[in-house]
Amino acid sequence: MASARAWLPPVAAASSRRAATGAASGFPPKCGRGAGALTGPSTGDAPQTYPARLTKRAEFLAVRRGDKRRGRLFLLEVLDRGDGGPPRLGITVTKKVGNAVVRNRIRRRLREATRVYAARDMAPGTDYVIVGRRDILDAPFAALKDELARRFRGKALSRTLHGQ
RNA sequence: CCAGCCGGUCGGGCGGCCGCAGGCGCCAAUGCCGAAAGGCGGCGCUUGAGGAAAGUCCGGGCUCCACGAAAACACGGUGCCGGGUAACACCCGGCGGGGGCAACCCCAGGGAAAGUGCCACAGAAAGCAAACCGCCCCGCCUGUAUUUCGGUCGAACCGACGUCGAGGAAAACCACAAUCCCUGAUGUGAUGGGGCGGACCGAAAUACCGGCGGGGUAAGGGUGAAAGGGUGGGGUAAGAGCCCACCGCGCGCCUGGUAACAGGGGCGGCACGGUAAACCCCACCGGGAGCAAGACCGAAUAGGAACGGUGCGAAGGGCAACCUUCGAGGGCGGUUUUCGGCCCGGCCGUUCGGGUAGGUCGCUCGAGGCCGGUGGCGACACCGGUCCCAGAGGAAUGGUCGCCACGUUGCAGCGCUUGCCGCUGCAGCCAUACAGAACCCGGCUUACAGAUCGGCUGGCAAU
Repeated sequence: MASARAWLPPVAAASSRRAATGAASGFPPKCGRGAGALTGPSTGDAPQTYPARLTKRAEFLAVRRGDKRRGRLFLLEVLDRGDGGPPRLGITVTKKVGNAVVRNRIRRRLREATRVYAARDMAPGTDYVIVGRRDILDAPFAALKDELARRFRGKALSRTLHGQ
């Protein structure tokens, strides 16, 4: 049963590679900090799946052209790729927020909240970039996951409901 | 027990649920993604951040580049001595200086008689030595005091500065500047002499104040971070290395030490201010860049080369040729023309090389950890045994919940040595500080809640 599902994630990885352009001439020296987890196989329940990651600088820059949904804890940028493939996620925490320990912790909480609770609310064919803020450090985990799920649904809320 | 110094270790624990990355084994598959390089599963076991992983300040390994395995200049660094080390700006042991009662701590600690520069403010003067106040001597002037000597001390004339005193008178005073002695008649105080006291004048001497001039000084004052050795004594008009002792300094000698240096005695008589984290001089060291190093694989597109096929000198480009020119131009030849000699040149296919995106490697066994022994005061070295201990890559090592420990705050109770005390219970907070490997080592520096171990010093108490 598990082996049958094994082929799905590589599709996502391939699509991300195709989206890469030559614009990424180098690493951003200071500010740009993308983060993400690794592609993993689905184990049955949707909440335990972490989406495909954005890794290239060009991909992050592309999402910046999309919609921006400002939240209390973070800024969410959304771009519809239009290909209907799996959703992808990138996380950015700038150096202005804090030192490496603080940035790591913010990134990990965001990733875990997405993996466990909010990934099901992401729309297919869409790239998301979360720009984390320092408040995430002290925010209750429940509040974080609710905020995340609400922002993911965003405009697509009605469509999701309609589908159900 | 209190106060302190030095060194070391640790820096939350247990559990539930859900996850991530590496390694090994087994299973699955011969698939899927990609043009290729290459990448992509499941299960089990196992491993998975630090003392600073930080700052990126030194020293190396490693890699590439340059080169004559060179030297010099420049530039940069280091700077007491000896040792350790792969090396160092690190470490250890000493020396010197400074601080502390002590344990111990701190020091950018070569050269200032090679040269140049600087020394603000203040101060008379900041490097040539001089002299503001002061001190001393001499001369002159003025004044004061004292002593001595001489003279003078009102009222026609003569005498008289005053005093020369307690019975009366007179006079005078309401207080003394002096207020005593001798003589002893015309005898209770005459006379004379002395003493005492005052004012003034003059002279001299001495001392002192002040002024002016000349000279001698650098002890003292004052300014300063620093004032031309320090302290004491002698000496002197006052002073001064002027002389002496000790200390300091300089020179050379002896002794100890591998050396830095220490000790001793001798000579010199002070000449030589500070600053080298000012330039500088001396000695020694250093080629440059860094894992985004570098190696390999390697598209699409564009461009390059070779070969083959096709096509053919069209567009276009390059070169050469007479005169002149900055250039435009002219000449010559040919001529229907927007012309000219030579070379390259289009399209298709195959192959090759460079190389971008991308991918893989580099990538963790190492000047390695632990234990023991030997040598050494020690840093450390050597020997033996044993272990394998993160390798990610826009970056894993986690998220969340519960309990506990620790801490802290408040309340209540108890205890006494009544205190910023200890213990117990309950409740709240925090549930930890600093901080996240990025090629790897050795250091340095900086940050850090708290816990804990060992050694040492000073004090108090007890034995």
